Amino acid sequence: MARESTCRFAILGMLCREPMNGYGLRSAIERSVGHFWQESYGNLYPTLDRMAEERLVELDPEEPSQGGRVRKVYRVTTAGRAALAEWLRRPTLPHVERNELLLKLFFGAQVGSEDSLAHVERSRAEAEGLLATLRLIDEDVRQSRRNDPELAYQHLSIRAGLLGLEAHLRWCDEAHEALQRLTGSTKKRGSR
Amino acid sequence: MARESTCRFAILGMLCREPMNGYGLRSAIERSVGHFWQESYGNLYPTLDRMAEERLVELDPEEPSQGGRVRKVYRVTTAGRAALAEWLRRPTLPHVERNELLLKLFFGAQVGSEDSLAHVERSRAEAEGLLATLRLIDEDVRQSRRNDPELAYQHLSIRAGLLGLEAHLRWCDEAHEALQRLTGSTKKRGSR
DNA sequence: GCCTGATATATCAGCCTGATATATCTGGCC
DNA sequence: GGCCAGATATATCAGGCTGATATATCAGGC
Repeated sequence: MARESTCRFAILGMLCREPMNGYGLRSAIERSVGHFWQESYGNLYPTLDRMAEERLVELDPEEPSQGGRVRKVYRVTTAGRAALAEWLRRPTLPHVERNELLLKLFFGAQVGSEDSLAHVERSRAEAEGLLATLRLIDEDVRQSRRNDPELAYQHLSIRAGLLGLEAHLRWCDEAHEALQRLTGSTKKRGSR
Repeated sequence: MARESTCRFAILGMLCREPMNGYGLRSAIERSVGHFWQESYGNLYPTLDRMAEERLVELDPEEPSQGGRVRKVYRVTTAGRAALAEWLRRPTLPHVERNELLLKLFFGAQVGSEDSLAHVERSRAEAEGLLATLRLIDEDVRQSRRNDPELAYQHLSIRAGLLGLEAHLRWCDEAHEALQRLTGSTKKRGSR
């Protein structure tokens, strides 16, 4: 059996907050959980179709497609809520994330420390950017749902992101230093 | 255009160290970069076939399939080395990793703090296990390639893993505390 | 009336995972 | 010698998912 589509549950979780169309789902996911979860249209639209067949979601009759514009607003059904609750209680399967940066550094000796240094510098800059984005998301979540008891739950993921990024920045500095030391000693021995 | 198969380059990097068969590649990847990169047989074997067609790797004539046993040992070609070097220099595309644990916690209010607490506790235990595995990998890399200049490069990924896991453990403790405070206040208000 | 950028849905090639199937080899045990 | 368990070895497939591409509508500025 192949692994179960997690996209289903991201959709159900978002639709539990308010009915939305595919495009809106993408934006809502990007805005609220974008720092650790993303969905592409190529995944969302077929998944929504399947979920409608399975009666986990249904088209909102309040929002008919007006004029020439096709607009399919979905809302979650009782079965959908039950499926989400079941998934939320189920333990996650452990999964090793693929880290392309680390793979390039692992084989870095093949091309030399200058290229590895460049990778680390780019990664550091990217992490600084993500940190800024995360603070925006934090702001957004706090503002839009100020008195919501869900806020504490949502804040957990933001803290995870902040702690993770801080650790990554520290690693970047450490790695940068190590690679520079390596460049120095290689140069002393006459190699480029 | 779909994204490029990164599996190719994991294979090339490993084969640059020594010729191997598909099964050996899986073990070598698991042992050396397993904490941030994994490959399944279902990906490795077809990719090796394609790479042989593209002349990035070739069957090692030194290792004929002996007896009834099929054994295909691959080695990297000059074109393969060039392709690896080109990839190693190319910047990585930024990519948001999917974090199922955070997604479950984000929607955690739907089922209550007990289930979220259980997720955090399981994740903490898993992280402790990974930390132990990482120390074994560290040991393995240090021992098997003691005088190798590649060691410094390989150590970078281990440090990344250690710093990341430490940050994750700290987050687990923080999240656990926050969720317990939440359970307490919910109980005071009479709800389970 | 035109253009730009946001809104909106749909589809596809190709990568990748986890599962399944199949067969051989090695070493321990009786 | 014969048997078994576990490691070695290759192959295939359904189904999830990404990134690209195509297409069309709507809102606002000029």
